[in-house]
Amino acid sequence: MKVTIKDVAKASGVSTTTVSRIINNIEGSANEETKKRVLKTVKELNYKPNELARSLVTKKTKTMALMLPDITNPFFPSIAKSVEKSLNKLGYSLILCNSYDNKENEDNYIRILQEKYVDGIILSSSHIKEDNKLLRDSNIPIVFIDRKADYDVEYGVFVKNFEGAYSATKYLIGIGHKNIGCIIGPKEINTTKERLDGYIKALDNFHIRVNQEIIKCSEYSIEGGYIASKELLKNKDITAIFAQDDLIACGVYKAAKEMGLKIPNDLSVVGFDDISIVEVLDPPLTTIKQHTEDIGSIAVEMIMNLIDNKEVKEKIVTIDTDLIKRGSTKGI
Amino acid sequence: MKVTIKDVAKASGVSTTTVSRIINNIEGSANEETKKRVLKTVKELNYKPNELARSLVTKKTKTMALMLPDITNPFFPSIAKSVEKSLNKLGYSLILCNSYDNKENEDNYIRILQEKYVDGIILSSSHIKEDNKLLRDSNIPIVFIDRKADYDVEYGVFVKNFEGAYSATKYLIGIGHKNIGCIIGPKEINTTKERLDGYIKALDNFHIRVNQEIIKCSEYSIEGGYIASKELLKNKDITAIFAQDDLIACGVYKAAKEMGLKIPNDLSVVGFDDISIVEVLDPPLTTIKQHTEDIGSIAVEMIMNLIDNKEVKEKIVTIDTDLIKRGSTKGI
DNA sequence: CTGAAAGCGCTTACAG
DNA sequence: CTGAAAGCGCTTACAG
Repeated sequence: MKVTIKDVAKASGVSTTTVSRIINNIEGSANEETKKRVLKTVKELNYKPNELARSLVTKKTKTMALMLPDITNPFFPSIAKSVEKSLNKLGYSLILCNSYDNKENEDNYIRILQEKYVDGIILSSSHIKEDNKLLRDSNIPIVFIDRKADYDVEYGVFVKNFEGAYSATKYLIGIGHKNIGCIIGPKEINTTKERLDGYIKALDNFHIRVNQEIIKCSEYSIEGGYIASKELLKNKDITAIFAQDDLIACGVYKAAKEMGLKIPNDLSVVGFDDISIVEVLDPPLTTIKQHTEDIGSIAVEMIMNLIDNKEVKEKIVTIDTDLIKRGSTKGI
Repeated sequence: MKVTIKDVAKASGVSTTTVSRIINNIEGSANEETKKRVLKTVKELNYKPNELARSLVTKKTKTMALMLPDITNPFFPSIAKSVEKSLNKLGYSLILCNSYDNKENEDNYIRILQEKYVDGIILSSSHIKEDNKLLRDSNIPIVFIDRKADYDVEYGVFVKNFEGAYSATKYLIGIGHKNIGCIIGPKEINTTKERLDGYIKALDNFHIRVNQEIIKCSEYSIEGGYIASKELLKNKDITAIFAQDDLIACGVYKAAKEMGLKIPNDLSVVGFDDISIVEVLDPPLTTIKQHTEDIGSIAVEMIMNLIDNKEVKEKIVTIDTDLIKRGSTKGI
């Protein structure tokens, strides 16, 4: 049988109230002697408090949810890692939810998370709005990361997608490229739009005509990038491609190889994310690095403040990116 | 305020007992009319049962834990995905735990998971033994996947590491290689040992002397593979390398490039795992594919049977691998 | 078919 | 410093 607080109380000759106070480290709640005695029997009986019972009265579960589009996209595990690390220090557990960018899955998860009384949700979603009916009456603190619905989110940690894309494009222009193709992700995702805007703005600023025909819509995947590239590269004028994420860039590599185009001699490529593997591509990929570690840790800090009803000074944090120059880009 | 079962009961003029039975779909428990009425008020009040309270009495939390060495190694996200998918169908949530292959972290997590009364733990660990004191008195069902401590595990889903490594090595021998280097992972991990054994057995079977000097110990990471390769490739006789996982193989690519060795002309490489990205390496990596989807779904099936006290016909499942031939290997 | 009551294992005013 | 009692929100024998 499981040993409960009653067993500990009986065995040490005190009330459960006292045991509770001692194991919860409420100061000045017991004299040293009883404290010692109780702690000793706790150990002897190998007592572990039932968190379910505890949560039922305290309304805190020390459990956080992280909802991501797909843990299989290498960009997200590094965020998950960072979130989990920060949470761990605080004694929190992490419930992982893959939404596959599907509104139904997301709504379903939100409902479950409410029923399980998670203390907060860290969310990367293009669908869920903060005035979401489900969310509204739940009162669960939410912090958005990376993606958000087209909406004024209250708390979030995002990335300077516009600036990142701008600097990628500017860099390509700077080394002489004029016909720069762009492979974008799904249009309903805000990061797609922001990165596209950055690309367009850079072209504009340097007086290069924006050619809609060399902007291809795709998905954030190798296969998506591959298919879009095959199409895009029929246009022989293109000397460079800005891929909106590294997986798409991988698809560009695959297509280029198949079509006998050498990177960077025949084609320059810039990605976005800097997932660890792109360094080992041949040539190594020039890309826009995202600081995933910061995204995770800041999001956790923010949501903890919300949970504790502390003031959040910066409600929206937007994190810088870095242009990492590697071998996939070359001047002309 | 949160609406509780009492509110629903009052509003529909029945007892909480009846409401409970209706929302739990206990058949023959209420006549159609009251059922309809109660369900209607449930909807009207937007009542959501408190799973904490429910779990406290039923001793089931509908929560499963998945403990992995590191979600950042691309092999694991695909397992996590598969586990989460199977769990989702059953209404279960997933707590993700990264152990970083560290015994202390693992023990710490086990304690927390017990306190949170997870229904089961799916575990990839080289440290935790089933006679673990913590585990023993917890009675939480455990299913091991992928890795296990050097110990006779009772329930687990593993991979034919020996056979996979054997077929990789045999393939290299078959196309003419004799000096086949091997870069292994940490020695305390069982998969490392099994794959090493497969490699050695293949050499033996084809009467090739096993040369300890061309077996390098490393880590399952790009950097690890890179460092080991730099060392290993000082030996100019080596014409092929069996890398014990794809990340190590990536490290081999990096080192080979730096040293001016062309793959596959100067050096053949075989990996292990078949993470999605290796297809886009140049040349695409020949590797031993693991069926991660099966690992996850079978593990979930097994642990659900344990939870439901059903019989598990096959307590240890060992999953086949496939040799995927791509461009990184060439005959001599 | 339905309900009153006990109980799951804790915490927390309240009182002393 | 310590304890009796109520309560968190459910489910489940038991009884009718």
